[in-house]
Amino acid sequence: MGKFYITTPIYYPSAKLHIGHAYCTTLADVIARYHREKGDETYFLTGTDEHGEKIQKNAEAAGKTPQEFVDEIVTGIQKLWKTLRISNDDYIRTTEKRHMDVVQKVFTRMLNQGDIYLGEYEGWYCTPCESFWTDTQVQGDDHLCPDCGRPCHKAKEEAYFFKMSKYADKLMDFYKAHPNFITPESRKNEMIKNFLEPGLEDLCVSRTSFTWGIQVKENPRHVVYVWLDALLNYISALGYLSNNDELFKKIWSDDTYILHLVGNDITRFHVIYWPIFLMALGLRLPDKVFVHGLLMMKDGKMSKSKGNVVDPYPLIERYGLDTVRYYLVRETIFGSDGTFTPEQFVERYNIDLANDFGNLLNRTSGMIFKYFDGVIPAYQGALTALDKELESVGKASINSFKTNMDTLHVTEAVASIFDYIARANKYVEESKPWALAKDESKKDELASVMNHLANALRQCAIMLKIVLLDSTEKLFAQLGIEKEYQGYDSLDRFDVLGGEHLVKGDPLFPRLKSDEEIEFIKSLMVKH
RNA sequence: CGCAGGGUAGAGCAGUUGGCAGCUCAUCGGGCCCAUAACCCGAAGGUCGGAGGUUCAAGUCCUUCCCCUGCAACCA
Repeated sequence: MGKFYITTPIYYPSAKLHIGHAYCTTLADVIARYHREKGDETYFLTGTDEHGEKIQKNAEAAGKTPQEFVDEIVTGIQKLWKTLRISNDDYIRTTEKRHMDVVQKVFTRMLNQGDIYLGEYEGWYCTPCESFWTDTQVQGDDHLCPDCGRPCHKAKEEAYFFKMSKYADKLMDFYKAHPNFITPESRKNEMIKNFLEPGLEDLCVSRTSFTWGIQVKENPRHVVYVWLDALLNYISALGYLSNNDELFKKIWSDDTYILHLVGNDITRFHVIYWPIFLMALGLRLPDKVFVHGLLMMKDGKMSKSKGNVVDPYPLIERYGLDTVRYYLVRETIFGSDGTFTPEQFVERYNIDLANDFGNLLNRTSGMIFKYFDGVIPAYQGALTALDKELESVGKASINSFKTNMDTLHVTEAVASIFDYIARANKYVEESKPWALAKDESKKDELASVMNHLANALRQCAIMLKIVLLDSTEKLFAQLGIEKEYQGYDSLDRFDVLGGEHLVKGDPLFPRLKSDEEIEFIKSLMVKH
């Protein structure tokens, strides 16, 4: 039992979210639920990063004020999280006063202690686009704007910079002292080779080219650079530098395990700039930044222009929340990129949820009704070699589940539950209850088989309930399992069931007709 | 010669320290009858991107080449 703080990235509401965003947040939710089940004092934060030039421009294009524009999108995002039953404890918006105050205070402090200084930013400027570009962004010898293709010219503007160079060595020392700070390790190498070894440049932390941001108090012409603004959400949400910083003191403390989940596109900001900002503020650093893969579409990254975006709502509506949550945690190895295909989505449902898991409950329940009038027989120990083996598979599965969850191998953790389910299905074949039922002298053996099956289902449901919210509850209800045996306290026990009255219920996951459903999902992906 | 990751059975992927090439699905054959056309067993299917090298032994180590995908610092 300890304290656990988990965050998702705060998403950028420049357009509607798709299933790729849902992926990261759902994983965070599963991890958060696991820690709560374990008894850890858990705090789970998500939110939105609402400033920046792109939002200002998109809002103008839509004929709205930036605030109206983000309000609308944020409402949609919050609705999506509600639909996915994301169990976040707070939702931080960078346009909230509680956040903006913190950013201004931090900026002032950094300025006063000499970490931020006023300098000049030089880059390639495209006048029509009103944008600065870097050497690598402009194209060709004529330095063409990557946006509009017109030539850019060198330009300078006044800007504030953060002295990253001052902290670079300290950051390397921190990496060395905390080898597990960045996961997977390849991301760390990428950062070190690309940014730290060549020498960390000072970061420009203010802008004058647009106004939709948090104003620099000391120099109102400037707004704070989006990342200095955004990253601070992880502590502003806890009440850092506010009148009531109790939560901050409790959560951002040395005895809390602090985990940031991020996509690989924002790794740099979380493993270089964020730790350095924290160092400058004299605060502890997170325990781990976990870089997850992106959920890709067959033809590359999900994007609106490619018309390969999948909206999660119709999927949830048609297949249920649990199916979508299960797909998201199961289909991609947590940490590497995955691919969304309609075929895999339907397959995952039919094979794992319908055939293996749902069907195991259905056949078990059918037999308990048939042979024991719907009452789970009492535990008599591991009566046969088959019972014994099932128990040992169960124990192994539980251990593997816990170990994998503790090390953030979510996909593997879930897979180990399904190993147990598969073994239980096999156990039915091998113990042949239908044959035992014909032999009065085998009544005890038959009872033991039923008890073991019911208990295996109970254990699997306890593990699965961090992913499958509705169907595990239905399973407990159908088996008549009491609340006290639905938690981790009794997870590894085999002797708790006996005397429960089953309730007849519908199959948890009715089998889908693959072809029809694949067609349906494809129709959702068509560009419109 | 920017940096990083990847190319293994029809599809999607595992393969730690070099030691008979594995998993899931699909395919084919069989079994069972408790169950959701489900479940269980068995079989077929790969010159591990190309070429060269080290070794008794290479998917694994070295060299070189080809192809894909990210990142490349002020777009998040």
